[in-house]
Amino acid sequence: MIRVLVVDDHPVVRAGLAALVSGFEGVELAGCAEGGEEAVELATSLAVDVVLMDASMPGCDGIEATRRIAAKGGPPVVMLSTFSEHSRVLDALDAGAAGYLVKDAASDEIMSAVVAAARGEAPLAPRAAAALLSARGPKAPHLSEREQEVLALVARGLPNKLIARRLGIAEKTVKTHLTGAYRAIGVTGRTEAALWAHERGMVERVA
Amino acid sequence: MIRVLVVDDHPVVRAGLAALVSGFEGVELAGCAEGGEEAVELATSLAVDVVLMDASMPGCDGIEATRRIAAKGGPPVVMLSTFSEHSRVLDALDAGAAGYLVKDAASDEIMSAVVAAARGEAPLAPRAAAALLSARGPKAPHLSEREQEVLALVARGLPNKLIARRLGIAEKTVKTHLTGAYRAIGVTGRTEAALWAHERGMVERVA
DNA sequence: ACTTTTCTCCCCCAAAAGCGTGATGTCGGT
DNA sequence: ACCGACATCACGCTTTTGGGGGAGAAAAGT
Repeated sequence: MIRVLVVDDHPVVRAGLAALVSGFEGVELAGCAEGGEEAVELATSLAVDVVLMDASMPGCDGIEATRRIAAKGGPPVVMLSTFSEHSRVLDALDAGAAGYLVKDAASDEIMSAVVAAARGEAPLAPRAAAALLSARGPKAPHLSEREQEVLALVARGLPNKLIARRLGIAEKTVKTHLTGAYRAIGVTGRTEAALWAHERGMVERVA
Repeated sequence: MIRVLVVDDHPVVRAGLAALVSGFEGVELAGCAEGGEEAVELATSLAVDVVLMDASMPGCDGIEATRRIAAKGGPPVVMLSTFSEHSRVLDALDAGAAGYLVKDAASDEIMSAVVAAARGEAPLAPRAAAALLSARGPKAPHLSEREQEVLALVARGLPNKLIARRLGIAEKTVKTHLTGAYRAIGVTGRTEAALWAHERGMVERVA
């Protein structure tokens, strides 16, 4: 029996995943967590073989929680996410996630990813990789580190002046990075850029 | 046996809700739909007692689908949504929804809402109304019709000039409405406002 | 050593956004 | 008839954005 810990801030999805896990051959539900903190605790205190975790959560998000679980030598983590963006996937993998799935995956895909992870494999290949390289645009827009930082702050609604202050650089520099970022992601203004960034989960929700 | 049609664009939630429905006393799954169009079809072609529908979906959204189902004299609709905002709830109810639940609700809350709807009741009172008036801020920001329209367009990344053209009014007027809207929702700039609007599902995803 | 990328900052300037105030007119309620 | 809310537009004004080019320095790849 593979014991699975389900982590999601959203009650409905949590209940859904829990039901999914419970009703699957050879798999059982070890527990549920609503947030990253709780996930880290339960992943080690309970007997857990695999963690099924949502990537975007308020507070301690999936990536951070995965990092901590991995640091403690906890069970493998399969990451679930709404978006399939290059850097996020890499972040998740860097944090120590065993697998990464977009939520567009069918339920049996998720479950087979779970059993694969339990066997020590990396359930990435099946479709996530494909969806990653083809579905969401052929060209992964290349943003420099600084451009991403600036963009993330724009996506929080901060004006250039504050962004500059926050990063300790001149406002002119912020603008330069922004113009670069706009061209890179193919938008015409800051509002579009902010929404773009949000769609990719570049910014954690403040709420 | 109450036959339920589950509608959600998101595979995981759909599977989750389906599992939830199937595993509940006196309720069974009549079918699943991925979008509004399909929902309208299945709601009448299949023998359905209650429709459990997500409010925000690409293309034909939950509100619109509800309107059509109600127009056809279809089964009662219980609306599920991530946000609890005044106008959206009212919209849903106007469209003919029997109930409205935020997704923060527990799974048994959802199910009892379903059975209530099947009995012809309005599963609004239990917690949705409370969550509606207290949880999301004491004061539901009152936006005039025009302010909402303008804000929705801002939240799509359009500049004032285009918004003005789209609505057939002067750009100055757009600004006026915007200043009003900013004050009403308590933000300091257009980017924040755009994000605010998105959080409330005021704009349908273009993707 | 050389090139490329990235980060940094500057100039000027045009366009867009935002604020204050005021002035119409309509509509609906008291 | 009056008042408040709404939508419409205007003048003027400040701030913010965004685009163009240029330019120095450090880091990384060739």
